[in-house]
Amino acid sequence: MPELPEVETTVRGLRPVLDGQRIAALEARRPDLRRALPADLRQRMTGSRVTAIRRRAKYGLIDTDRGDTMIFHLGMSGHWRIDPAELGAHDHLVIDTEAGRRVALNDARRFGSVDAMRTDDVEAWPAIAALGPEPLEPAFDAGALAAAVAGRRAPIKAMLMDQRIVAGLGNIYVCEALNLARISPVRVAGRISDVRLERLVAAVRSVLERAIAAGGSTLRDFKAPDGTLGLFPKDYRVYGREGQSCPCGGTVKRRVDAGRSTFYCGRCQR
DNA sequence: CCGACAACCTGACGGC
DNA sequence: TGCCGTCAGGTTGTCG
Repeated sequence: MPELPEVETTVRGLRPVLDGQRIAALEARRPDLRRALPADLRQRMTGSRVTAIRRRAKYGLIDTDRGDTMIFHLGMSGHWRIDPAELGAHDHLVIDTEAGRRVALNDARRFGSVDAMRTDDVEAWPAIAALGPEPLEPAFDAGALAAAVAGRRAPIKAMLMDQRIVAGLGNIYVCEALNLARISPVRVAGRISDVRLERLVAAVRSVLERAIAAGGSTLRDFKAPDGTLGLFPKDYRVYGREGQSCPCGGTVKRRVDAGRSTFYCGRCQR
């Protein structure tokens, strides 16, 4: 999926098209993605005016003036298409505005999701309520991270991938942040010094901020809504670069943890 | 609590 | 050209 920077790029791309606009029509072209779409989604959204488009972790939130919020998750392959010339097989949800614009949620693998609930209830929704702090906000600092991993023997990579510890990171940015912080992905989380956790927090922020500034990452599926390509992959230090050189001069290695590829440098990451 | 693994689904790619 | 195996940004549940 799209990790935090890609969702942020998506939200920013949707704003010029949807923000402040009245929804003239919403069509679900299939009843489900990862799970069933809300049966009353069309009825709840049609006729409403969009009042805000927000992001929480990897979730995108579309608020309306009727007090409803549509929540989307892009899964592994989801992205929004803006004013598509024609609809394709994987355009599963289509929204038309009164101003004549159209956005389509395209998700080939259908690992994404769409939910709807009262705006006031969003924070209490279990999937959102369980999330840890936003990594770009002040609440995510070395002290908070230390408290979250205290006593945990799991490897730090697993902890950073856990959305309850910190919300929004995925495989790419965890690998990148650990490399930037010079911390081994398999280091036992609860035994990392405060100084190194401080470095890790700074690395997470740095990686995410630079990725957002670049418009996110383009891999097989992700595109920003305006069709432009994220430019961040050219800045990858380790991700997808097995056998190539780390900025430190070492060689990038790959291992598999919990079924996911981990890219790291055995020389500078300890 | 931990981690390995499978499942959910399609598409891209490399090898033969 | 085509078939087959492998891999891919995530989440959730089971099992040991």
